[in-house]
Amino acid sequence: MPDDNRLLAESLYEQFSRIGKALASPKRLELLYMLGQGERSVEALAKATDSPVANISQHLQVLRRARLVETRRTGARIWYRLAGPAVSNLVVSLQAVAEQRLAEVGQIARTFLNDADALEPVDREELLRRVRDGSVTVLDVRPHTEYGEGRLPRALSVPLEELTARLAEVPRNREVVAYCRGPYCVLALKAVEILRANGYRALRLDLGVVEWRSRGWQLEI
Amino acid sequence: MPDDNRLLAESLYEQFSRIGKALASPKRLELLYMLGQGERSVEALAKATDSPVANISQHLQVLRRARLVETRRTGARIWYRLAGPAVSNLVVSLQAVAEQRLAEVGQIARTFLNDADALEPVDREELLRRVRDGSVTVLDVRPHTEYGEGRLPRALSVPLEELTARLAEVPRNREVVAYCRGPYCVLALKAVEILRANGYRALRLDLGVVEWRSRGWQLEI
DNA sequence: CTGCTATTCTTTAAATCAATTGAATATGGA
DNA sequence: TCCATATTCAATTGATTTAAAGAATAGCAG
Repeated sequence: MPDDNRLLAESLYEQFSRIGKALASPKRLELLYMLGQGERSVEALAKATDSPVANISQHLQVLRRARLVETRRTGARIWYRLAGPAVSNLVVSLQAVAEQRLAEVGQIARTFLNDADALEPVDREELLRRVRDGSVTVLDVRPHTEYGEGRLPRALSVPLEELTARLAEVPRNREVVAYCRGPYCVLALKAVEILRANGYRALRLDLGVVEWRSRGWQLEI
Repeated sequence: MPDDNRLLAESLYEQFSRIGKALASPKRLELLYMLGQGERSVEALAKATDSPVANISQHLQVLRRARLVETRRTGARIWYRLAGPAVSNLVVSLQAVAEQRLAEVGQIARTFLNDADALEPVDREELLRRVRDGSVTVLDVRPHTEYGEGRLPRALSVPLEELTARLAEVPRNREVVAYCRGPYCVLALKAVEILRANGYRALRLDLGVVEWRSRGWQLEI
């Protein structure tokens, strides 16, 4: 019976490690994070990660064998999506542990985002409260297609490239909060620069739809 | 600048994957889960996993390089512990995804636990409610040492081996809920058998201190 | 049926990883 | 100091994983 328990543990952890192994590659983690934003084709994922299609297809097979993603076919194109919100949560909590435990992550963020408190802005929870109760103007600066797949409640869609031309649409009397794809996305940082240069009170929200959803909050559309 | 973003993403996911790689081995997942129950020495972990000490030591080094565990020395002995509750949560949510997505896990649980609904008893949330409000007798059937490291609130310590001899200490008029190390631990199953054979109304709670803590609930001592 | 596109499969070589063994280190006690 | 204990280190082996590149497949348009 002790041997029996050993066998149980070994079979079980063997299975659990299938999920772990799927999370063991940087490319696959990036794919999972992207899929957390919405369904994508193999080609789109390959372009976004700047990798050969065959390579991305391989990684997607690995994720599919671990049942972390599912597929849907339309014509010759195959669309990948996360197998459920639990998968997205798992990736977010892995990233959270990495941020918490690995000093290197903060170092990289500071280097690339040129922002001392890029990862932990002074009062994120307070900011989130105001985003949720609608007392600030929320700006989604991602491309229109991503906005269409899901966005923070009441967010306005003004992609970064259009921001300068469409400033008139952004009310001047209220504080503006810009967000994009997540804590490591630079679009919102640049949007805040532009807004401030034009006299707005503007802040960056350092999370995206993936993190929003993983807090258990609803997205719009 | 697009190249810059690529470099940012690659550096970041490289770091994130350090955590993923640490989770990619069955042995390491088992070690993490055990450490979620409390601090352990290398020797104790080696015995519990029925592996050579050197092998376990190696795995622990890997976990330490990923900053998932920390150490403390007392004399010649080195004690390992999880680096924080977030690590324990990560392991629990990985197991949750595995249970949810991999049919094999349920299959293994049914085979070894001889219990059709071992993994998802009919009304776990209701049972938890009663455990939390104290309207049932909660029995911790793990060894005394583990009880001493942390237990569910108001739990009585009656290790499985002592149960038959100490039945008199368990009130007959109230329903009894037994728990042990987690959903895949057989101690509580056997305790329930013994209790029922002796006329008790007894149920198994299919979670342990690790899962309890990861729900954000307090442990005793 | 033919060509075209999107994706997957197969094969290769390089890299990494796991388990094992024996040696090395550190601590505490005789 | 010497010995016993607990842990780590180093080197070896075999197995797995990776990226890459070309061949193969599936669906669609003509």
